[in-house]
Amino acid sequence: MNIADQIYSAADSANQDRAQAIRDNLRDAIVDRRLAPGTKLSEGEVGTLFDVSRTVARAALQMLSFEGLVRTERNRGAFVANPSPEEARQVFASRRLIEPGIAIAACGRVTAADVAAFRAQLDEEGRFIAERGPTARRSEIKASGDFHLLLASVAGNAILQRFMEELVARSSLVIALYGRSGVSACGHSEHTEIVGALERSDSGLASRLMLHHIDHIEADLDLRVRAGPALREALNF
Amino acid sequence: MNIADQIYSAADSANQDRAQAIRDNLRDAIVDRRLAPGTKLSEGEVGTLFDVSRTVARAALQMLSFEGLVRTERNRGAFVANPSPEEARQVFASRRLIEPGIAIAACGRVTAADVAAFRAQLDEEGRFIAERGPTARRSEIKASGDFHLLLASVAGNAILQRFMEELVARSSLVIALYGRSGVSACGHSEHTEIVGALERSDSGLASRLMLHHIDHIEADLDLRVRAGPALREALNF
DNA sequence: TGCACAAGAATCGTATGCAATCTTTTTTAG
DNA sequence: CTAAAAAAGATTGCATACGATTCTTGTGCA
Repeated sequence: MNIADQIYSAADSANQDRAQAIRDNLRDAIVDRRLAPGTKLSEGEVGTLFDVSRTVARAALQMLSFEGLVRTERNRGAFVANPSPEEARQVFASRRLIEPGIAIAACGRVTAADVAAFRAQLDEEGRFIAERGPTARRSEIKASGDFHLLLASVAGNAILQRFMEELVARSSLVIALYGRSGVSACGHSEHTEIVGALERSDSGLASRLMLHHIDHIEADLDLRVRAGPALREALNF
Repeated sequence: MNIADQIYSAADSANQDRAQAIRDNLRDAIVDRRLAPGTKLSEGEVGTLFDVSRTVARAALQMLSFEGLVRTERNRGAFVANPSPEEARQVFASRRLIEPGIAIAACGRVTAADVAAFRAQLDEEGRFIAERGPTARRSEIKASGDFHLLLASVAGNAILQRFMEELVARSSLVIALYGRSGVSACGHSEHTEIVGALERSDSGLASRLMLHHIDHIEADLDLRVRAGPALREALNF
């Protein structure tokens, strides 16, 4: 199911739409924080950058705005989203509601191949944690999100999978914005525990571990409103 | 102030985005089953129908495709979605995961004004149930969905609210396709009970009632694969 | 009659142009 | 010198144009 999924989605993105490819590119850039929140994404600029017309660039930006990664204002353009603390709370409240259920569903469907994929994923996470520097930290956030996406794909519900894609992407943005420290090592060990529960098909444990894991991630955020960002926001920076 | 002015200002107030207005219109039509599943939605036709260019019509169709109400195939066009039984199951699995949590959240935030809104909503549902005929049945399905959307708005999480909008819309489609009978009266009484639980802020009860309610809705569906729809699907009808 | 195939029509994907709106800079009055 | 007004420049919203792809229909051949 994993390999088939990968092939399918690869063929899909190659074949289907250039707008989709651009969206994926931009999404990665936003999630990796190469594009800072608030950055203006002009249609023309995106178009020339990817060598397409404004029409296609616009479609890509529209998709991102649906996912909540980009905020569009009429006659003003598109900007990388700058989630408020309240939005951040809602993102995590949503995850608390959905992900334990996903963990339970995954327990009932996980295969040996899936477990192998999880192990590979965990290894990759570990590598990024061992490294130092901002680039490694970005990759680490991304890898951590990919773990949750992998779990969602194993759960076998396409709708929830799409919801999770959105929530994970927005979480990455929130963590990059409000993250306090590197609780990542802790997150990594929790991921490992969750895989262990999956392997033993202990759905109750997997669900509980997931809930705690999300709590820990959110607890590492500093969601107090700060003067700096608010001022910037007010000045349209 | 003449007629032309009124028309202009009306168009202006609906200004926000013409594509959005068209999307809402089409969504209502799909949810109400005025547009049958599988119906082709050509960009040109939609455009002339709403008196806009293909560009705008295309944007509206893209939005609907994100919501899963429309399926687009490259170089072939957009069609009203024809959810498979498997998709239907996933829709309800998602709702089982999300809506009990929404009911709990709503319990903690419901105001007197909200309760009044719920009562009005229940009254409207009752009216449609009392009536007979296909038009009333459509309105009834829509009103039933609106109850769940109202609950989601009371819960106060914008992200979950959007997820619910999508799930309710897709549910309406599924019910119209696979619905067996009029379990609606039962559904109505269950809605009433849920509002009662809300009023008493009994979150545990509200959550349990919601879960049973979703189970009942799904139990009324006939999700066996039938030759008819499969054939139609194969013939691209 | 039935089937393969090709010309034509319809539709989609994308680029580009123009008007409306927003932003920035320059000008001008106090 | 400051602040408001106006003009210039940039960017978006939308419509339209054109090549590419798919669907339809009619024709020839077995």
